[in-house]
Order: sequence, then structure tokens, then C-alpha cells
Amino acid sequence: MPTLAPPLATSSPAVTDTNARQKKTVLIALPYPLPGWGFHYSLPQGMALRPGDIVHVPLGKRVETGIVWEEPTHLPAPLRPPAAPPLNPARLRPVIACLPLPPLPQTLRQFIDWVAAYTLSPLGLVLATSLRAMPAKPVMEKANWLWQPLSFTPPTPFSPLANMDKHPLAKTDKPGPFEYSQHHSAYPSFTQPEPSPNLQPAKLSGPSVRITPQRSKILQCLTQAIEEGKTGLSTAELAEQTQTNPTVIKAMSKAGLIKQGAGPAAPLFSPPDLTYNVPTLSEHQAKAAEALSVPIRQNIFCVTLLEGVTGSGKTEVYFQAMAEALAQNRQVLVLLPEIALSAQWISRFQHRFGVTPAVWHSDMTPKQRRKVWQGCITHQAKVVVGARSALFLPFATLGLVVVDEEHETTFKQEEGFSYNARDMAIIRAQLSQAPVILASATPSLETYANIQAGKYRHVLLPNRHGHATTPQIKLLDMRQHPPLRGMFLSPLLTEAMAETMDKNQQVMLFLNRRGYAPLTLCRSCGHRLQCPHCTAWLVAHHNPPRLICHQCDHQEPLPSVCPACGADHNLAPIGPGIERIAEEVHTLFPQKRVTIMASDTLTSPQKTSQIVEQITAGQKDIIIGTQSVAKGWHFPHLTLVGIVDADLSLAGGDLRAGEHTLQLLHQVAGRAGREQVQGHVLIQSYMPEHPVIQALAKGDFTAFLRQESKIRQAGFWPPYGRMIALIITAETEQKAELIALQLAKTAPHHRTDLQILGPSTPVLAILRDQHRRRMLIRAPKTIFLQPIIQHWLSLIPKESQKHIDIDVDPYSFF
DNA sequence: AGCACGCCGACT
DNA sequence: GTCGGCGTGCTC
Repeated sequence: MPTLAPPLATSSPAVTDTNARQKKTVLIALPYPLPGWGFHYSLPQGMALRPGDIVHVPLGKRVETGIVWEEPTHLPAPLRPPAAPPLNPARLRPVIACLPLPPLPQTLRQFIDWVAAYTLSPLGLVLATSLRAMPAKPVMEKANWLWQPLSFTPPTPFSPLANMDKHPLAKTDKPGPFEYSQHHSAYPSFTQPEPSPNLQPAKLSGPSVRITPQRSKILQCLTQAIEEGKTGLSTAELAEQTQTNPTVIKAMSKAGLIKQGAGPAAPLFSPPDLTYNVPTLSEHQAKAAEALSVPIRQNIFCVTLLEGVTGSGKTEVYFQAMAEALAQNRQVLVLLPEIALSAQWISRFQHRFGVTPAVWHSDMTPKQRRKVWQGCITHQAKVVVGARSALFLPFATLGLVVVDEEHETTFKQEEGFSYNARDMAIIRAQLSQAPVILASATPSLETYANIQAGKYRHVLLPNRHGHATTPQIKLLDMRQHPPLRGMFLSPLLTEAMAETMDKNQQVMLFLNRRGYAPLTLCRSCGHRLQCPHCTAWLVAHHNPPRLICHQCDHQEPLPSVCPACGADHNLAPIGPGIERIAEEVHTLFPQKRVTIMASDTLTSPQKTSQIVEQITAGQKDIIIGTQSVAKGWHFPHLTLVGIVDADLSLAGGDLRAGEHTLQLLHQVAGRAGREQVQGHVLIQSYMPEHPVIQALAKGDFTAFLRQESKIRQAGFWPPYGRMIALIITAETEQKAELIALQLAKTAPHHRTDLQILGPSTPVLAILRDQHRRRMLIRAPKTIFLQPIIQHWLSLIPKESQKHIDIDVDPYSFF
């Protein structure tokens, strides 16, 4: 876990005096992976810029949008980027113009600095993810057209983006830089949006306009409304308040007595109604909610783990905390590990707060993105729920960050640069002085360690009354109860399945392996079907029939003839995938209705909800799934969960394998028996004495974490030490070897406080035709590895450097 | 990221 | 002879 240096430096002025009589200089960050921490420009006479202002600057022969930046003095010293050589101030090019947009908030800028420095990525690359959704054109909800007295001029509403569509560079074909003048004056000033043509303000048409009693009442009513500070009244309001017919109003408009003008633009997002549907919390829940609310009321940063099994009511509890932040008029960010979960989450939110939250994920339309971006910076979006990249939205006043399913590995992924969204969420919150809630039924070891160290608070939610107790877990020793030849389900499991279905209850079988068989082998020559682009077996799929590489998605038809020896119809599928389990289940229970839940069948949110609904409605008897079924679904008729191969993900020897297996299987087990009926879990294992399997069977998660943390602590493994992986990729093995050798030679071997591991060849030696090597550097928690890596890489040829990816806090330890 | 410069292959 | 491939390098 990264931690911030305690004091945050206050902002330095954006504009620095380079020389008393020389021109002034500004630092501008550009959303491209350029070297360094922004480019310097000169400031034209009369232009004033603040940090965060959005500007146009020349870059080469182009005009680019950039952000007025500051030296990242707020970063802890070891993370601060190395000083760049000074530039000749006389040769700097001037800023073209400042855009009439609200500046990027300081908290976001500091966060971008932090992420770039921590992940050792170019600043511009991180900035780009933040600006990708920035509107070049304003996103405006339809304005309300309101009736106003003829003399009334409405006050200009604060709508900084109002004129961006008139902006010269907002046009698709950008003109060259020299067509611009250098100043703000190049841009139109703010004006009120024009009323639509058919509602142009009427002009007094003639000298004799009759003021009837009704007309007078209407005029009086409007004047009063304006005096009360309103912008005007709608036709319906006016007719209602004056007890007149709308035709009278229309006639008055025609006669030129009143006009219709733009009212305040409708908000981009309706604010949540905190009192819409307040749940009755149990005593435990109320206590937990109160514990979470205290730091929110005080606006102080702190991290709290909200731990509770599924069904303990975690969501209701943190909804209450969210309401507290909203009552303080601060924004709330909720991170979910997967978009698939968001539909269910959103409907719960609607049920509680009466409105839809702003949603953020990778496959939204540009327009939807711009709306959320603008909603964040203008504080119109009060609650944003989204995937990891929502961290880079320009929240004006962030008051709470919730990370749901905090242990999920999907929070750590690549998108140009690699970061762990859970850890970065904590930094984001700290920079905004906002508390963080981490929610999980199976907390990560990192979080556990931070609780042990007293850095995080811990709120434990006991299981709720009225819900079945935790499911009964039984280990099934496969050495004593083996399946029939060519089968994968033990007779004990199939008997239990039959019994469960006899009671009209549902069964779930879990196997974290898509397709039919993970390996296809030629019985004649022993050839194994392999991906032509990766060091990986081709996985046989039957539906549709195809060989697929799960690493690179390469596909080819299922052969009937061995490609190596030509033997006909002698290819054998080895090992099970879920399709094969489905086949076995069909042989055993031909009359039962089976559904498969995997990324292959849950292709869209619609498809997913369709399958989920069928299961909920009891139209399916057996659900067979990969890790997609582990997520928080609620299936009321499901009472038996069978884990087909508990040992699967334990193999490989990665230090985190045990922890992740336990989290995943525990979550799967939690699907059983959610209503009044007792749930049962059967775990098939060939090594039931393994500590992970034992911890799972006993449900003793803490004991496992305690044991695991001892091992990691002893070896300074994360989270008790810091680690960075260097991944070498090259088109040829020779080149990969060469670069690995260069790295090995220049490694900081003289530092006795560091441990350098490798170079080693990863299991996936070739991925997408790229040959890979790995090096690891490990250090105690007290040392920041970033400057060491930076220096190390500077020692090898530039040409080699671009073949190296840096993975800070890698998930896999080799 | 763009866009230039730059040095080797097939075409009006 | 040129048009054009995309490899390397620079942009304050």
C-alpha cells in the first residue's frame, strides 16, 4: 500500500517570474506520453492563468489542449521526478489562449502527479485518461422555457461550458495556429443561451393592448415570482397559480405582454433524495453506519474496512454513510470491480435514493462520458458509481470513496499504465480529505495488515437475523471418493445434487475453467495442441466448436486429424472445463435444465440479466459457472454448491494463490442457502489437508490471514515490503535475453537492503508473439523503489528501455 | 500522440 | 527516376 507523506504542500503560483523584465513562464501538462513533467511556455501580456486552467498551446505545428500545472512539490521527495535541464526562457513559445472552462481541481492534479510518479508512467499518459471525457462541446440538458415579464433579463447562470460549441477549436477541422489571436479575446464572452426561434421575445405589436383582469392577474403573479428570485414560471405553474386558462397565456405572449425565456438549465443529474426510502437498520447495522458516519461529518481522511458476509447488509450500511456525505453536500464515488455488477447495484441505489446515479465504465458513448465528466466538475453528479477509471474524474468536492469488494483482483489491471484502483482510491481520498470505506466479505491481506498496524479501522457486521446461517461446508476427499472413469464429479456430489433437486431446489457447480477441455492430446504421437502465438495450450470449446487461446484469443477450428502425425480421430480432450461438466451433468440428469454462466454466455448486460432472471424464477435446476458466478448474485432457490476442483488455482506456487483461492471459493460458497433454507457446500479436493482448503472448510478466514501474514512478514513480501516487477518484451528470444542481460548487469547489486530476483522466464514465455523475461526488485517498506528503478533504467541503452514495462506492486510474484 | 525526417523497394 | 513503406526522434 502506498502512503502519502504527511504534509501536503500548498500550491505554488502557476506563473513564475523567470526574470524581472523577462516574460513570465507557465508549466503546461499535455495529455500525451511526453517526457518530463510538462512543457514550459511563455505567458502573453495581459493573460492571467491559474493552476488547473485549460489552455491551448502550440506543440510542433499543432495546437493542443493542455492544463496549467505546478511542480509536484507535494509528492514525497523520493517520488518527485528528477529535475529537468533548464530551458532558455527567451525561446519559449507563448500560450495561445485560456479556455472558458472551470479549472481542473487541485485534488485531481495532485492525484495525477501521484499516480504518474508512483507507477513511473509519463505524466501526460495519466492526464490523458483524465481528460479523455472532457467535453469540447458542452453537454446541456434541455433548458426549461419559462414565462417572464417583457422587461425581465435573467441573471447569467454559471454555465462555464455554455459557449464551447462556438469555440473555434471545437470544430472538427482545426485551423492552423496562426489564425488565432493570442488572448482570451479570441473567444466569445459568456452570453445567455438564445431562446429557440419560435419563442423569440415578443415585441409590442400595437398601441392598444387590452389588460383584462385575468391578464393583470398573470402579470402580477409573474412579477411576484421574479421578486421572489425565480427566473420565471412554466405554463402549467402560471395557469395553476392564477386559475386561468393556458390559452390566455399564449394570447398574452402573442400580444407582446410576456415572453418566454430560458430558465435555469435542467441539472445533468437529479440529486438523490436522502429520505426517499430509508431502511430500518438492525442494531448492528445502525452501529456500523454510525461508525462510518463520524469521519464523514468531520470531513477527515481515514480508511475503514466494512467486513461482513453476503446477506449481512453491507450495502445498506454504506448507503447510510453515503447519505451522510450527501447531506454535507459532498460528492460520493463508489468503485465496483465489474460492470456486470452495476445493474444490480444501480437498482438498489434507485430503491434507496429515488434517482439513478451517474455511471462510469469503459464502454459508454462519448456523450455519456462527457455528461458525467461535466457533472463531476460542476458538482451536479452527486454520486458516481463506476469502474476503476472513475478515479480520474474531476470531482469538485469529493466527500466519500467506497470501494466495494475491495479484495477483487480486477482492481489491479493495465490501461496504458498499471495501478491498483483500491490503493489509488485511498490516495485520491486522502488528497480530498475524504474518508474511505472498503467493503468485503473476504478482506485482502493488504487490508488485514493495515488493520493490524492500526492504520485502518475495522467495522464487522455480523450475519443478519432471518437469514440462514452460513452454509455447511463439507470436504470431499477425491482420493477416497473418486469419480467414475472419464468423469469429474464424485458420486457423493451427484447424490447430493439429486437429493437437492428432488426438493425442488437448485444446484450450482463451480469450476474456474471456460470451455470443454483445457488441453487436447494426440493419442498416437503425444502432440499437444498449442497456440501459435503464445506458450499456452489451446482450449477446446464445443459451443461453438473451436480451439481458443485464452491468453490472446487466437481461434482455429477443432481438428479431427492430428496436425503433427496425421492420425485420424485420435485426439483426446484432457481435463475438464465447464462445458464438459455440463455434458457430464446432462448424462447424469438428462431431464434437468442446465445453464452455463461464463464470460462466453454472459456477453452483454441484457443477456446476463436474462439468465439471472431465469434462475431466480426457478426455470433452471443446475447452474454451472466460472468465476462469473462468484459475484454477488442472489439466487433464492439455490441450496447446494459443488466446487468441482478446489485445488486448481492453488497450483503454480504463487505467493498470492492461496489468498486468492480462498477469497474466490469463499465467495462461491456464499451463494448457497440465502433464504430460510440451510445451504450446503461440497468441496472436491485431492489435497483436503492443504491449509487453504482447511481454512475454507472451517470458515476460519482470520486464522488463515494471520498465518499467511506471518510468512509474508518474515520474508518482507508485500504487503510488508515493496516490490516492482520489470517485464521485458521483444520480438525475438535473443533480443529478450540481451535486454535481460543488460538489466542484470546494471542492477543495483551493491545495495544490501534490496533483493534482486531474476531475470527469469515467466510461465507465459511467449505472449502474442512477444518473448518475455522478468526481473523483480524487493525492498523493506521504508524504501521507495521508484527512484532506484528510474536510475537503473537510465543505465541501459534507450533502445532497450522501451522494451521494459514497469509493474509497481505486481500481483503475481513471478 | 502526431508529425517530420530518413533510407530502401515497386511503380506511373 | 519518384511514391511510399514505417523505423527513430522530437515536440516547451
